Amino acid sequence: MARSNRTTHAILGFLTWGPMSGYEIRKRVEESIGNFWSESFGQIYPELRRLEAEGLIEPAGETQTGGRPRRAYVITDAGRDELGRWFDEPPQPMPIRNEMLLKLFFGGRPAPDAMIRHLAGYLARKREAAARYRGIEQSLRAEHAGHPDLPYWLMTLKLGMRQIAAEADWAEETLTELQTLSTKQSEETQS
Amino acid sequence: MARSNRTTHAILGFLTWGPMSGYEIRKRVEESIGNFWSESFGQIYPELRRLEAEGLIEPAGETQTGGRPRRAYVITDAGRDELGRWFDEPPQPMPIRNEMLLKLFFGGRPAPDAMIRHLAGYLARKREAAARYRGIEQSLRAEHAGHPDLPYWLMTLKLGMRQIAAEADWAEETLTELQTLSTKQSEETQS
DNA sequence: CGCCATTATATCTTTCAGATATATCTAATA
DNA sequence: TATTAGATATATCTGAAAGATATAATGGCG
Repeated sequence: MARSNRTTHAILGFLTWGPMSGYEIRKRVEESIGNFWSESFGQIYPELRRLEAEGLIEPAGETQTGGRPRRAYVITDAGRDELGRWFDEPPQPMPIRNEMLLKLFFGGRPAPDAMIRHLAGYLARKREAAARYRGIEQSLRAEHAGHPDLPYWLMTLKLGMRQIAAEADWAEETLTELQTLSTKQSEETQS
Repeated sequence: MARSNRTTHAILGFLTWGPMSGYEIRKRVEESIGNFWSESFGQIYPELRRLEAEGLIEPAGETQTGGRPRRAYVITDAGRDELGRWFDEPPQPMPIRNEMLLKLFFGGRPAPDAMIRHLAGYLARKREAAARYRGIEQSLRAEHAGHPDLPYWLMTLKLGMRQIAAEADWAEETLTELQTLSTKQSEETQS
C-alpha cells in the first residue's frame, strides 16, 4: 500500500481554528503555511467528504447571511483525537526533486550559458523571497502580538529564512564559478 | 493538463553516460543524484517504453555474457536534441511539503514534548547527512579527479551541504526555544 | 541440492498537483 | 437597467509520481 494521506491533518489542523469551508482552507494554506506546505482543491474536497464519513469532522450549523451558501465544517472530538495521535508520530520526510540541480548536473558543461541564466533567475527569486519573508515576520509580530501560537509560527518562518539565505549564498558562489568555467571552456575550444 | 513529465530528462541524462537498463538507471539515481532527485521503478519502466516509442532511445545491441539478460537502452540523436532543448528551458519549482513544520505549526503548543522529540531526531539526521556529504565529496574528488563534469557534480553537492548546515543551525536554535517555552508553559499551568 | 540474497523487469494502487468546469454573488461600467 | 468582469465557491478529471508488491532468473553458500 502507498503511504498514508497527509492532507488529512492539514485540514484537521485548520479546523481547530474554527469552522471552515474547503475554499477557505485552501486560502489559509496559502496565506499561513504556503512557504512549506501545498494543498489543492483536488485533494481538499474529496478529503472533506471522507473525513465527514469517518466522523472526524461534521457540517457546521449554517449562520450564513447572504452570499453564496458555503459548506463549512467543524472538527469533532474524534478529529481532535486523531490530530493528537498524529502529533506524536515522527514526521515522514518528503522525496525531493530539484529540477535546477538536475539541469546543472547534466547540463552544466554542455549548456553553460543556459545554466548561468537559470542560476541568475534562481538567485533573483531567492532575494525576492528573503524580502517577502522579512515582511511576513513584521506583519506577524504586529498583527498577532501576544498570540500563544506566534512563537511556533515564527519558528517555521525562521527555517525558511535560513534556507533561503543558504541558497542565495550558494547561488552567488556558483554563478561566479560557472562564469569562470565557461570562459575557460571557450578559450580551450578556440586554441 | 497536468505538469509535464520530469522523469523523461533524468533518464535521457543518464543515457548520455552510456547504455543502461531501467534497473541500473534507478541505481545510478540513488548513488549520484539521490540527494536532490528521486525516481521509482513505477516511473522508469513505463517511461522507457514511451521514450522508445517516440524514438528518443532505442534498445542497445546486447553484449551480455552470462547472467540474466538485461534490457539496456541507448540514447538517439533525437533524444540528445530533446535533452538540449530541455537544458534551455527554465527549471520549474517543485511544490514543497515539510511535515515536520506542519506538525510544529499546529502541534507546537498542544504537544511540546512530541515536538522536542521530533526536532531532536531531525537534528540528528541532519548531522548524519552532513558527515555523509563530506564523505561523498572526498570520494568524488579522489575517484573522479580530472573528470570534466566533476565541478558540476560538486556544485550540486555544495548546495546540499549549505542547506543541511542551515537546517541544523535552525534545529539547534529552535530546540532551545522549544524547551524554554515548554517549561514556561508547565509553570503557568501549575500556578 | 535447497535456500537465500541479489539482480532485474514489471505492474498496481494511492496520493497528489494542476487544469478545468460550473455556478453564484458583487461591483463596476456602458 | 443590462452587461460584464472579477471574486467567491464547489467540484471533478487527468496525468505524474511514490511506494508496495509480484515475478523470475541467477549466483553463492552450506
